[in-house]
Amino acid sequence: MPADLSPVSTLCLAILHRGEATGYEIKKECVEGDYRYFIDASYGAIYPALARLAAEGFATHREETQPGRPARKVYAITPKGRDALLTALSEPPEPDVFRSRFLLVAKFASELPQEVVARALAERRRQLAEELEHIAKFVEGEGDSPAANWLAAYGRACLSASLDHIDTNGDALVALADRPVAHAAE
Amino acid sequence: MPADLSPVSTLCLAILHRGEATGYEIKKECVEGDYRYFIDASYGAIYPALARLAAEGFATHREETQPGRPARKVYAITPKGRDALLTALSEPPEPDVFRSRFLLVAKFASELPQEVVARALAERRRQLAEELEHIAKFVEGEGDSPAANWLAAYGRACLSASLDHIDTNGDALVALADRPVAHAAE
DNA sequence: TGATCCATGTAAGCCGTTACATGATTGG
DNA sequence: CCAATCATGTAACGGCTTACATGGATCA
Repeated sequence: MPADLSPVSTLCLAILHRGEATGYEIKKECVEGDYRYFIDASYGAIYPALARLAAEGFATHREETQPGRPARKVYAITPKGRDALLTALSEPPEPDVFRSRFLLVAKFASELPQEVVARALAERRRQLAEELEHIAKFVEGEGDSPAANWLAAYGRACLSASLDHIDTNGDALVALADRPVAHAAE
Repeated sequence: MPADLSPVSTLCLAILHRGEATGYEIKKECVEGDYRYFIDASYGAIYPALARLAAEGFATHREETQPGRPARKVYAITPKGRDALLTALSEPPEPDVFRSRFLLVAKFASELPQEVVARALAERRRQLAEELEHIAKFVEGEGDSPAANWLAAYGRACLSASLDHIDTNGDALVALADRPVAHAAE
């Protein structure tokens, strides 16, 4: 009985699926790496999850001592873990979640000072550009797997549509904002 | 000192900003309504938040007894609450969050049975279509505020780009999947 | 020399979900 | 007649973040 996986465990197994990793590496991967669209876990979630996975036979670990550096625990997925991962992924997926502070600011554009709206827009723009660049770097780097390339193309399509719209219509949103009377306190 | 607002409180004030509401109505608004892109709060979060807002002078409430129905507590925002909301919205926004189970399934397309990939794709498609329809209904209904219309146009641009890509390239993703040997247990 | 990276882990505490309690009315 | 809607709240439980503890190496 796979005792079904928590989201963090699923993430760990997904990352381990493509190769060995330490907790530290997994954390980096899900903050900056290719896995940041799934869930965002902290050390306090990852280390216990890995320990649990190892205890239940979904992963093994090997200690790697290295001079002058803390010892690393390198985890590897087991066949049982691979099975559990694929089973978890085969379950009907929960809906995707998009939570946007930017949209809330946009909704209140006419009540907010222009500079606030402009800043939120610029920030959103920056974020989109950064994500697009991340994809570009990935594709350039190599063609990984066909599935990863599909993802990259999909991501590019969604992100660039969003960015284009902001570039074309951003000014119109700023124009809706309050004259700069400075509502804001700080 | 506004003692800055929790996300749930901010949501409540945002909804109250456009008119009076009860906790029950706020909950509906942030699950099905126009506010579902901000945060997704439950009763257990909303009722205490409203009580706190009232206690701190950000909102007032009036009891409304009605025959045969439970009494409603209708909340209204105060000038102080309006200030606190705008101040909160003026703070540098946190980055938008997109968390997708679908993308994880897509990433593992070549390891998963075709029907699983096809189902995830169909589900994602359905979700996008539903959100587009929601926007269409909103725009058709009336033109609300200019800012709301801007949001609708932006949402349409993002969602339809995503939907188009899935409609055009979805088959290619399914083609990457495992032959239907039925990995999955259930 | 001071920050940042590497590296693992624990403990406390917050925040929020889930489930429960209550109950009349309306619609299928 | 059963389910869902309207309507408010509380209590327990759980999971995750934050902060802490530790410490050498490297880089600016």
